[in-house]
Amino acid sequence: MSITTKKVIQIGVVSELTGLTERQIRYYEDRKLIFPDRSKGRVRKYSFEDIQKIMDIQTKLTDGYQTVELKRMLAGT
Amino acid sequence: MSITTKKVIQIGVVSELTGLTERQIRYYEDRKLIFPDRSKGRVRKYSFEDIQKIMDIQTKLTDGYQTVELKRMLAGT
DNA sequence: CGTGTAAGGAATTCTGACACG
DNA sequence: CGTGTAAGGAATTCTGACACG
Repeated sequence: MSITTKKVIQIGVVSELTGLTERQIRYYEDRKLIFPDRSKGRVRKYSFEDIQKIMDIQTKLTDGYQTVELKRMLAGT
Repeated sequence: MSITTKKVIQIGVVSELTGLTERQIRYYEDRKLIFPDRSKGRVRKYSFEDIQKIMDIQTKLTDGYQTVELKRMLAGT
């Protein structure tokens, strides 16, 4: 596992780096678009790759896509 | 700034990744060996590079060096 | 010197829910 | 559907200090 995929960043930092609210970030997880780790069952940890994904998701949403469609795209179905 | 030097990791995660206690990590900062960022004046944020440094410091300490000497080495003096 | 710990406060994150459109 | 917010609890981090050797 490279440092790109190492899940070590907490949601506050992700929020800062992406410019999105924690609410949005958590929602994308709820929609099965991103899969952060959890430290000891609680706090979410994201990787730099996740951050990339999140920004991509946001762009696509702005373009009019729905989370369900994005999920299909990710699944390659 | 690459993701190697981006300070986004909190002390709890650094502790996990390095195997050191938060006390040790904070002490090395006190000794001016590492320089984490602070988010909004409070919480420390480290980079992957910092983690490398921390592990290196620990190795050197185990080898018998003192923090003052390590600081000199870092300064290249 | 380098590290442990108990102490109290402050900031962060979590979940489930109600709201809007 | 995607996002905002107020609510209360839980986990995390912070600082300054006393301790040991």
